[in-house]
Amino acid sequence: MHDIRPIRAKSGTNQEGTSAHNRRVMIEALRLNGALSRADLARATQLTKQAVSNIIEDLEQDGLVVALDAVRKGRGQPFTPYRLVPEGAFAIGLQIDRHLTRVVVVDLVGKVMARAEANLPLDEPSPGVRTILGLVADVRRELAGISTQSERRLVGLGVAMPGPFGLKESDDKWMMPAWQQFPLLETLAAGTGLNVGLQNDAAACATAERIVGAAHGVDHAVCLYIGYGIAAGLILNGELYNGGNGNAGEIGRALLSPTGPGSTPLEHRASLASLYQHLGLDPAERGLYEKLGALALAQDPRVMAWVERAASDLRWSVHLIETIFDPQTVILTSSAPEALARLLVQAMHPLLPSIADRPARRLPRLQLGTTDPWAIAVGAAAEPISRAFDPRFSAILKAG
Amino acid sequence: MHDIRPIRAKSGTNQEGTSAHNRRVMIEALRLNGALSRADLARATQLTKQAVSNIIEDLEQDGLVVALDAVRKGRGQPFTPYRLVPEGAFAIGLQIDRHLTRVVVVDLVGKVMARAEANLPLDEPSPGVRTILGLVADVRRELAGISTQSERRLVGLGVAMPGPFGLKESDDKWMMPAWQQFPLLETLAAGTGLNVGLQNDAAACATAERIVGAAHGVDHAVCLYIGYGIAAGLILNGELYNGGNGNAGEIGRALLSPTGPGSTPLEHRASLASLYQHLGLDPAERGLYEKLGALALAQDPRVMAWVERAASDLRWSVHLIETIFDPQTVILTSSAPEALARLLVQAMHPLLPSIADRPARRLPRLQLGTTDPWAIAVGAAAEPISRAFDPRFSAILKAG
DNA sequence: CTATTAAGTCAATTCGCTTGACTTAATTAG
DNA sequence: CTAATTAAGTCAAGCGAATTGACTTAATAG
Repeated sequence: MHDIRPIRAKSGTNQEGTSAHNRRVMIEALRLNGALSRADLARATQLTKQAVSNIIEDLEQDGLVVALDAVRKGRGQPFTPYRLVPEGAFAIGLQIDRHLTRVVVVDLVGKVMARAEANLPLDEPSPGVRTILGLVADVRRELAGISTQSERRLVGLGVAMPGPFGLKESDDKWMMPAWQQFPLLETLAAGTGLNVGLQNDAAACATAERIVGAAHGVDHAVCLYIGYGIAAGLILNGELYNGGNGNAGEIGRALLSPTGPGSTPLEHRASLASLYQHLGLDPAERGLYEKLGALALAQDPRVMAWVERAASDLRWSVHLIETIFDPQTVILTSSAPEALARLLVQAMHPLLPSIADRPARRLPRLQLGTTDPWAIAVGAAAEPISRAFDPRFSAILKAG
Repeated sequence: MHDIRPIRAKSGTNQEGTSAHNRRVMIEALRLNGALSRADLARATQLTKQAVSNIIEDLEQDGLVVALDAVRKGRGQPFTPYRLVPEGAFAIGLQIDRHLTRVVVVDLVGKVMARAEANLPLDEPSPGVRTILGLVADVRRELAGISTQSERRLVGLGVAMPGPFGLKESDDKWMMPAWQQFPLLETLAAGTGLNVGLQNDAAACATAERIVGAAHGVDHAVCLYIGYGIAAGLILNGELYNGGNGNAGEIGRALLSPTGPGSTPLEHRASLASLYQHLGLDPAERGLYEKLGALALAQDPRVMAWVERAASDLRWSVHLIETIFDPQTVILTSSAPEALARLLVQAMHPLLPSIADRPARRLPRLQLGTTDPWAIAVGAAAEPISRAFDPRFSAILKAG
């Protein structure tokens, strides 16, 4: 033994893993179905009534579920439904974008309890992190005013920022190279005392859609996010997929045609960055969001021209995504004003034919997800909640 | 309760699940690392020595592992390595292609124990199935001559055929519409008495690469398969990904550019079908494989012209795959002769820039996988083996 | 030759799910 | 109105698989 190369093996499990999994399964079942009786839970999870009873008792003691009034329905003893207690857990979500940062606290069911935002200097992490830690402290204080146990129930801090991560150094400020180099997670962990996790903004969007949006309870969905860049958040087999290096879904960097290295990446043509350029706007400009919203509502011809061209590329992206992933649905989300996102979705129809064109579809091929600018921060916050409470393979295994 | 809509919930688990998982973890560890001592297994899986001892004893009784001679190495008591017993399990793999069918038996470690092939009439499942059942019976008989316990140790029958599945009816014979309609799995299950599973040919290729090829022990790999059509087999998080409807990876149907419904699917330009057309060959022709191999070795100019054009499209496919999946490596496999596949891989270099271009890569971005024409059948056979013996989330849960 | 190191076993324990009988409380049939 | 039926939920004993900690075995280092 004791070769130089480590032994490759998955971790084993034991009764703790079993129990942890079953707890998570209960929580997920209550999340997806609303209040359920113990008997219902037993049937749905294939556990015995007794096992369910014990677990529910545990969860109740931990303040994660609560009994509702008994319900009479048909023969037999009335049943007591249990539901999740929203304030049973909280998480903080942090969005770091080029010129601004947003922080939210969400509860166990994904509701926003507190929020704060501030401007950031472009690509200067040191002052940026000071600002961020200030906002985090603010929302924590605010939360403490709402729930006395808030600190004990904080499960983590999720960070979302534009990817991809870990590539060669860049000198494009808009790629935030200094942030990429900065030891962000360590600094935040030290500054907040919380567990910190990172995902890219599209993944955060997908996580948000999964916990409170169009992907709730859908196991195979792709969330196409159109922000300053373009990326896709991938929900595969009911879990977010990150790829080998955390950069899965960076579809904005896909070249649009096979014809050589000269062809354009998608995000040069269909992202909001391209729109700003097309309109000659400064992305850092105040009131940009409102201005874009107004232009979209007025169907401004220059905006419409961009929409047409972008929609053509995005239509093709959806085609690719469907062809490659075979998802149940594709969700378009954006940091643009809803009016603009609607125009895009409209202009994307009719969609290109693909294998998603099946006889027995249940969900629409393409739907508009949230355009709430806070969605990314919410998704960032949802990640630690999901990590702590959703059933997943890794939660069963021992250790990390 | 008893709403019409069923309750959505994952299944719970118990000690059986724990035990099943731990067994699988042991088997995988031995598969990936070769022979290991109990102590090594305990360290690698984070289980206690005692737990490992019990499980190994079990596996030994089941004939799945066997002790080797004790090894002295440094201080302490010599250790006894255990290794997998190849003949501990068998599975049958079936490839159904347009004009032919292949059947193989593989053992627990993926070695081929018996094989048989026959011609099939194009898209006529009824006589086809008779042929297939005959071949299956043949290889079973052959296997019985090798291993006395073979029948008891057969874990299933895996089927691979060209996808996609379940779309609208087609009248293109080459899409095998009659096979698509035919109740294949039920017929085969009834005719063989085995568990039957289905995957598309690219997925089978990926499964083969995973069990015995370039993807052995790699958790994120995409296997680009170039056959009569083109598709990708996706290994994500160490498991084959099938998508919402079993059609993930059908990249051959991807349109090559955003410019409208008129543009060509990848597989019209880069598949072997396109090569046959380019050369004016009949795909059903005898000796086609050898002829192609000879042409490739001779660097025939017409072949080279096709290679150039196909490589341009495939280069871009690799770029897309890397951008979208962020895999550790991309493996090119093909049913074409190895010489031709080599030409393709050569012509695909240099690859397009992508996020896979990272400072600290360990695996090549693109590598040539197997070009053994039997690989698909082997992959088909590997699927039941994997289902029965590899650690996976679903194996922990109760029921199906 | 002794101390040390490491593999592996033994026997008791623990923990969480299961089993099967039982209690409670409603509806429905007569 | 009563008895039968149905279903939720509890009780207590049982069981199975991993854990624990002491112990045995067998090698090397000094």
